[in-house]
Amino acid sequence: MIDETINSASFRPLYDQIKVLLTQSLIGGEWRPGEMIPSEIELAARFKVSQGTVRKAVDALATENILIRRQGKGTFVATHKAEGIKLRFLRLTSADGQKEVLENALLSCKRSKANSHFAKVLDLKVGAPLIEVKRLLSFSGIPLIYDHIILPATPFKGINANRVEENHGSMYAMYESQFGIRMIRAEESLKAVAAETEVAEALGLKIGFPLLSIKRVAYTYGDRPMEWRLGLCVTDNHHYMNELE
Amino acid sequence: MIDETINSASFRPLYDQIKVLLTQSLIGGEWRPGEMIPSEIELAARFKVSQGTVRKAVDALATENILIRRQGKGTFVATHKAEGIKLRFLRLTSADGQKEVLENALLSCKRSKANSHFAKVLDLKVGAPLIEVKRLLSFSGIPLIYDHIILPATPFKGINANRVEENHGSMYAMYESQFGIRMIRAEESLKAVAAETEVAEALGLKIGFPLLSIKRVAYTYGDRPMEWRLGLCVTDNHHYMNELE
DNA sequence: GAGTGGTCTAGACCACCAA
DNA sequence: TGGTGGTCTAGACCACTCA
Repeated sequence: MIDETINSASFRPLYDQIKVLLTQSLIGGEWRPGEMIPSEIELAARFKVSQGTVRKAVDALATENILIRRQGKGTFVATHKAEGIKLRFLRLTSADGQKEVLENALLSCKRSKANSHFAKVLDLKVGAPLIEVKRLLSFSGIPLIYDHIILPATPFKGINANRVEENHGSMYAMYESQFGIRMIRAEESLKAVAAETEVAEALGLKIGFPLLSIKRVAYTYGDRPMEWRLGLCVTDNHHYMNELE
Repeated sequence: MIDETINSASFRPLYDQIKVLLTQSLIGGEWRPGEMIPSEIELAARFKVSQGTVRKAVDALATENILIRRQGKGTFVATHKAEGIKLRFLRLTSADGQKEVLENALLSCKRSKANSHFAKVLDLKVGAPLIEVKRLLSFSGIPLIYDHIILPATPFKGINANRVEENHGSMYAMYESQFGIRMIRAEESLKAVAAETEVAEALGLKIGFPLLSIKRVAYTYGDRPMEWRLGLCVTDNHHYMNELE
């Protein structure tokens, strides 16, 4: 009789293994953002499983917003470039729900080195090179967010002030088109804080004005952290929307 | 030949119809919170569809946290009473990630009538009777949240200060056991605000101290709004966690 | 061992889209 | 009209729980 212990301990559904294979193809760049991946039937043949099993793997990636299904057309690699989903991670909306024009003003862009805290957060060694960006985001001409962004310099080799300034507010679309790095999820930690001198001046507020502090770590394929960000937001006419399920 | 136009216009997947039927049984109280629902095979026989179709409907309700599947045991109606998921909608955690003891101190509990704003938010008529509760939540002995809760009086008939005070912090477990009203989702809107007199006193802060304002509307089966809530939170040692996908 | 949910298959048919 | 994803079925077998 066959010893099933090992089999049982290492049991992993087929569709889960297929999901890993698909993710590897995405990491490897076999299918780039916006492109169509092979049909379910082709994938089933390639991996030698039934269409239903491929379907379940693709479904999982689709609910994670990594793939996008379009009936009658095909399945596509999600992208931040697409219209309509540009500011996917920006949850701040105006109190009256109006559409707003976003402007992006670069304050600074310089190199630095990772201390132990950022080394841990971004999964780097202490002393690894970093890029530090500070910018001001304005909604309809009024400055509302003071952003402090920290990136690992190696994967973003060649980034500079021009590239940051050129994009129209969405850093993630730029990461994707310029560096092939696609962010798939993020963790945020929110607090209320009092505005300090530098930030108060940039936003045109008095010192001590209450700001919504949004600390974020964004992850790319394979749950690798690729960006740390602190946004300080004026919320007298805006709010952060969230749905709990 | 049969005219398929009507069929096509009103097309709705079978599993979606099954999902509606299951939801109606939940609303009707056929299966109460914590109870086990019939097995997939039984449901398939009852609705005259295949097991796979029932499975898809149950899967959908399970991802919405309305049902809970337990392999080898059965499928159960989700409940706020269960250990471990008590404070499902409370996203506030301490900076160091420690477990904390929650205390609930009632400040006031009185009747009022809906103005146009609350009538709209809670889907009531202007002038409909309301219950207004104010309370203070303390974590490990330190007051951290000033809550203002508004409920429609009719479905919560008989609610009073005792019932609010008896529960141990989770209003939702109390709504469920005392009134059979189970909240399944909520929408939140976050801002940073300055503490005003009444709140500052209750929380032991100076006026103007930055607080995280969390406005929430909670919904029961069928997306019916059943609670409005405003929480004002001290966040110097705590933060609101959120995941973006 | 009986019962439950979980996986996997093979195949039929439907809805949607583009050429 | 052909290709894509979407639905539905029927049946086999696996993993988990509990008496």
